[in-house]
Amino acid sequence: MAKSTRTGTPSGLEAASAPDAEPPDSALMNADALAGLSAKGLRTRKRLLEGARSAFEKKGSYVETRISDIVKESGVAYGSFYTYFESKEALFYELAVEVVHEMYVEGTSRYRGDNPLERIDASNRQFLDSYRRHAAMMTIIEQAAALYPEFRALRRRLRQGFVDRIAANFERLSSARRMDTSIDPVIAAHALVSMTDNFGYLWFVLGESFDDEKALTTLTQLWGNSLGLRRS
Amino acid sequence: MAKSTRTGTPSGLEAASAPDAEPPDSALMNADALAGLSAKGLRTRKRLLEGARSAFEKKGSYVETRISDIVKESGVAYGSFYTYFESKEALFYELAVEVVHEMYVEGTSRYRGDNPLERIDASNRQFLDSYRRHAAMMTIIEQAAALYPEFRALRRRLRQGFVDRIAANFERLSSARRMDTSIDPVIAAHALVSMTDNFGYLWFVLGESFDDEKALTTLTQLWGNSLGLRRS
Amino acid sequence: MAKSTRTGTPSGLEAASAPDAEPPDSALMNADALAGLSAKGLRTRKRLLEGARSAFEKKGSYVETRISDIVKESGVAYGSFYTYFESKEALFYELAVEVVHEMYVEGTSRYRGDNPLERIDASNRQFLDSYRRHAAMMTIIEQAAALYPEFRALRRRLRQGFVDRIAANFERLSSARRMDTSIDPVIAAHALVSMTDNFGYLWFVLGESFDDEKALTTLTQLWGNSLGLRRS
Amino acid sequence: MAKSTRTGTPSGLEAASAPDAEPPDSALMNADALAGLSAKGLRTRKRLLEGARSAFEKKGSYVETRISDIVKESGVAYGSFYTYFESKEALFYELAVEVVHEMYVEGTSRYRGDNPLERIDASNRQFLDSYRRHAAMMTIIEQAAALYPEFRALRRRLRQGFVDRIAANFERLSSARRMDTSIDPVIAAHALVSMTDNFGYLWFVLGESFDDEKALTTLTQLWGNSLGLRRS
DNA sequence: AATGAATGAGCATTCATTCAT
DNA sequence: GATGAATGAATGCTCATTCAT
Repeated sequence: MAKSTRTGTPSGLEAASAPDAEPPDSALMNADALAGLSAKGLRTRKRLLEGARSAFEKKGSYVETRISDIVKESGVAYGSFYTYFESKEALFYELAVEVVHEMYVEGTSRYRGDNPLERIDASNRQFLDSYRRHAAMMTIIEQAAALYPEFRALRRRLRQGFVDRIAANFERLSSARRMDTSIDPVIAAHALVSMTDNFGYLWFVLGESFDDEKALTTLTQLWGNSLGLRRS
Repeated sequence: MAKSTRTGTPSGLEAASAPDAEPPDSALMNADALAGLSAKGLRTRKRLLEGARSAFEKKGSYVETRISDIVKESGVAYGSFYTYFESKEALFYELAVEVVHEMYVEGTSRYRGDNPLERIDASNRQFLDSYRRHAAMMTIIEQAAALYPEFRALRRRLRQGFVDRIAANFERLSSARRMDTSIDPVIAAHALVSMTDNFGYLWFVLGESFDDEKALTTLTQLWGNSLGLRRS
Repeated sequence: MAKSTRTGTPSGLEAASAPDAEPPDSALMNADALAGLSAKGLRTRKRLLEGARSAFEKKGSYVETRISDIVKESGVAYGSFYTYFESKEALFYELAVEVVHEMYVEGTSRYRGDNPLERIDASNRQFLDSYRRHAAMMTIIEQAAALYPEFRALRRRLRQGFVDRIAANFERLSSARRMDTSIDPVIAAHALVSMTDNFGYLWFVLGESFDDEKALTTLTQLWGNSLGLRRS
Repeated sequence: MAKSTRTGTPSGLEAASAPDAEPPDSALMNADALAGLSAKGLRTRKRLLEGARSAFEKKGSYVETRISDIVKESGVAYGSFYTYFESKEALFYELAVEVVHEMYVEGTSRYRGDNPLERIDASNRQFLDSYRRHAAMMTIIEQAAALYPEFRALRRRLRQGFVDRIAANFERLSSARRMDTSIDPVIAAHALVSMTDNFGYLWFVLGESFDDEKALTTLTQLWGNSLGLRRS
């Protein structure tokens, strides 16, 4: 289903589990790249990342955004691009990791109660709200993912973050007989992540229009019902 | 989530409803293009379509498949491509419509009983089986959809075919009090189509591995539970 | 000035001289090509010539008129073109010779009196009238002439027809002391042919607008004055 | 005859009138294009213009001169062409304007006396001498003009520069009764410009051979006679 | 003779990447 | 480090000409 799930991902039930147990990727990855840069260099690098983001969003397309668009938007010289990044792909990867990390963090429920349905509702709201706000970049990320294996991997990694967290919760619920025990927690986590993620893609990237409240309520219902959640 | 849902789409419950009520697009669309072609011309055109399909699948990428790859694979001259198609896009559109139509037809349950859960199970099996068989082309279609509006539209159209059919069934079940009446049939149809479609994408395009039987069983459970299906 | 003079050509004073003393080129040239053609073949060939003429005039450009335009306009098959002509150039050459011959003939004064000024006036009128009627083809002929040496040669040959005729008349007038004897008849013939020819080009191809009568009158005055014509 | 007049143009009598009253086009036109170019950029741009000129002259044809010929001749990379020019047409337009401007300037009589015939003689000499020197480029310009409307416009504009100047002089002479007052000054200017311009085309582009002195003398005679110039 | 499909050389243009200043 | 000009490989598309039927 959806390029969306593919990349960022859905909702929660992360519960008490360490909220960011597996901070997929994170901004750390470029620690090397940053080492040894002067203050000026760091600033230029940042301008490029910001300029690129805005260039990508303006064009709305990974392939159609040229290096020239990026440097123009950043206000730096053409050649400077290659001082900081190996290629458009390298820069975009960094950008994508950042977005995807934000989405992961924002998609982590801050709900602290014990009602699984409320937790699901909170998670879905947070995830879809995050999706809405990142729709422009998600469009591009989906494009890159469709195009290049490394972005496909990034997307799966991120998705896996959600799936793991959710599967862990499902297992807990299942052990505690608070949900239908005949359901495979891992597969269910995958399937429900697919649902929410792709629904976000449909809604915010493809532009299908839904009533906010009704959509959220329905998703929560579907999650809850499908798991056969029990009060206690 | 997934580019997949975007294009082809998911499962059924099409029930008694005319199985191909809305044959989205269909292969007819190129009736014009075919008119007035000699037998020889038709053959060459077909060779190009077949050669293109195999070229796309070999390269595994829409953009990276060049016209030169297509004609080489087809065994025709470069110029012949343009005798039959205006552009790579035009040819691929035809190919995509074909695949997408097959998936729609194959995703239409042939189940004729009255048990909704059995119907869902049959539909999902058929759809995912179809997805598996068309995985190579779906990969390319998703790519094209991520990149170009017209393919995005094609994908949405097709997805809509499934959604409409399923939503109609949900409405029927709801009226008959055979499912949870508090669920919005249209949104639920979208969400569950997202689930199955994106799950197929994850499974057959991204290559996540699942146990066949367990995956299908789980999906059926999730659909059934989520709707609160009642025996009668 | 003018592409026009370059091709067809100007006015007269051809006087008593054989009106078509040097039928430059003439349609004879393709006698060979015509030999051995069946009646049907002749008809197809003719359709091609006529279709080509109309295709060229429609497009208004030698280069932009494709073989495909010609055969479409002629209602014959693509391949038939090459049954009758070696190339677009070959066909157009024949067409150009035809037009140029018509212009030569039409530019030959039918005036039979003894008044040189009246003869000049008649010639210029006839030539420019002919130019006006053939403007569309002349535009194309000029293009071809600018492009290819053989058309340049054709044009010069035709022009030479006029020049020779006119120079002969100038020599006669000069010997008879009926014009300024200090003027070189050949150079003057060239120069005045240039004037009328290029004026026609300016008027009918470039589209400069002139009052008909005033333009003709002025040209006649200029010719007459420039030669220093004397009544008798 | 006359693609020539069409573009650059002929002779004079510009007399006391501001010699460059209407510097048609002028080299200024590309001020914009030049703005913001580094010294290095300017050099490369110039190399391209010069290389193009020599490439055009070598090939002797606008259409048959390829971008690749131009860059080879210029000693720059293929891609550099597009750094400075949008297309072959754009570059050539600049070149053509330059040539045409030079011809206009060089065709402006530097004669300062009061004898109209001497002025005409000086003008024609200068114009034809200029034509001879620019013959190679004029050949190409005529070709471009025959083929493309924008070059046709350029040519007419330039021609108009001469016509206007000459017509103004004719009007002055006419008012002063120093020429045949029954002659329309504007039409006569057009016609005589046609004569000289097309004669230049015939002579230097088509390659008709004339005795220098005799040709010039004859043209001057024809101009003078045709206008019925009077001593004072 | 007629037909129209097949052929492929030819060319303009783009754009990521390199490199001299 | 910054700059932006230089580079040239890569590729889509056109269209005159050939050829099998």
